[in-house]
Amino acid sequence: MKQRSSIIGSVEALPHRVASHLSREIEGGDIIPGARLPTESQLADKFGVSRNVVREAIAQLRADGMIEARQGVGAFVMAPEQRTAIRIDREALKDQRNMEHLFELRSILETESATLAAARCTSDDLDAIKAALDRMGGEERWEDGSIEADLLFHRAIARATGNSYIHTFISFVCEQIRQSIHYARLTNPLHDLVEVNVAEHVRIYDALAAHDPQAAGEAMRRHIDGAASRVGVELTAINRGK
Amino acid sequence: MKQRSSIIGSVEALPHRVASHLSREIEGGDIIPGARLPTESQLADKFGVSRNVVREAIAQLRADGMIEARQGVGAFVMAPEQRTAIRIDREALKDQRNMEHLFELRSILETESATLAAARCTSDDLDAIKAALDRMGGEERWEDGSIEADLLFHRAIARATGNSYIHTFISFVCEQIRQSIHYARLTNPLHDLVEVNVAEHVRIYDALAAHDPQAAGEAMRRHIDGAASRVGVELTAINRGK
DNA sequence: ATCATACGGTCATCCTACAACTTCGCAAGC
DNA sequence: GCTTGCGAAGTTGTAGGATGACCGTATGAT
Repeated sequence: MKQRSSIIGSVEALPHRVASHLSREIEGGDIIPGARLPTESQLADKFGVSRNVVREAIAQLRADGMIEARQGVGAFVMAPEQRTAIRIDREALKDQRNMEHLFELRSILETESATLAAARCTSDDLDAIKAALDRMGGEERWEDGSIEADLLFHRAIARATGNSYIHTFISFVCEQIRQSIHYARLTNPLHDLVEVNVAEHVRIYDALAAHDPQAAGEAMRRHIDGAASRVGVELTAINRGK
Repeated sequence: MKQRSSIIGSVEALPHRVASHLSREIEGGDIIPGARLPTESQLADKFGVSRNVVREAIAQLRADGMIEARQGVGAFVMAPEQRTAIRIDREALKDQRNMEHLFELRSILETESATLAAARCTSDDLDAIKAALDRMGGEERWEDGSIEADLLFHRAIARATGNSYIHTFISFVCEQIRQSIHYARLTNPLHDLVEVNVAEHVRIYDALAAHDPQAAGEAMRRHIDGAASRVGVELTAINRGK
């Protein structure tokens, strides 16, 4: 295979690189919605790859509803409103302000999740939540698995709402935050803060077990605020205005 | 080109059909997380398509974090928790119960969105919200564009929170609901209900303009409840337990 | 037993060719 | 003049084969 000169340098696979490049061009407004993309051949030439690679890249963007391809005509970029998928740019989360916004969203979702769960959870749900809590405060307290248990705890609560979309959205947001924190090497909190963390979880569980929606919501909100501040993010107290 | 016999019948493009088929197999648990998929060649034979088509399908699933391909080894399905994208199955929304859940999620997001917006919105934000409101109650009241204006209204509020993730999530959820309703031919509400709809929007706007977070949240929550019932979805009143 | 190497399997990329489809222009017919 | 039909050109969709890169394992020499 002859060596081709690519205008983009990275370690990622070629199709992903092309997709990211196109995605950034679209997000950045270089190509306005409704406009036609260059032909596949032109893109292949431009990026120094084969048409196959371009097609795989476009397949990804098409799956997100970012562009639409019409046979015999061309590929067109769609309005950002009608995307069929949500994807969060990991790079953007390096910005502290974005991280703050993500935590704010999480606070909203999780607070209401706890509220609903308190009203609806079954004893099976409570068992699952308790199991995660035990793993967190038990022998795995200082292990790496404790953050896994943390995730399990929150997802078990979300599942207890009986609403699969809430579960999906919360899982997604939590996972994004987890990976960002892991990436930022902030994965080793001080030990005394771990104790605080566990205590907060216990309070949430108690409220859920007591089927007290308001207390559960309150405890969860305080927990998310605390978790945020523990990684250096301060949430404005405006939300949940009451 | 010789005619190939495909085991899946539809009008969609081949890669999308293959991707959907694999996706369903994974979601349905036919292939457990961690397991390896058949090789690209095997899949190509199984579906009666070329390897290129299979690769495009896999490219889509890979972009969602649903499967991970390792060169020289194979493609593996990932745990559903660590998806890098949220995608909502349009088919599943035909189920009234799922629709109810989606509305519940929307209620949570939008109520808090209005609360935050009331506290943070600038005069520019208010202008944008007002513009959408005028389009809704104005000459386009009976037109098809009124639902577009409706969306604009809600997205303008979400934007006024200053939190891009809230804006993204709300846009996404609203768009899913809109398309589902449109698909279900429920797009022609009774005229007197339209009047109610406009009145609810006005109340929201007034609360925002008065910078009253609590009133804005309340008005929004009632509006979403009303909008849900207007399309035949009843939300349980448990949420926002107070 | 240990280590280096060869080998087969698999994904990654490239290439070419053709099919299906759309658009546009042009010419024949009304 | 206007419509209609048709064909050329361009674009995406699909097929199929070839080669490179990479991994895991078996083989064989030390």
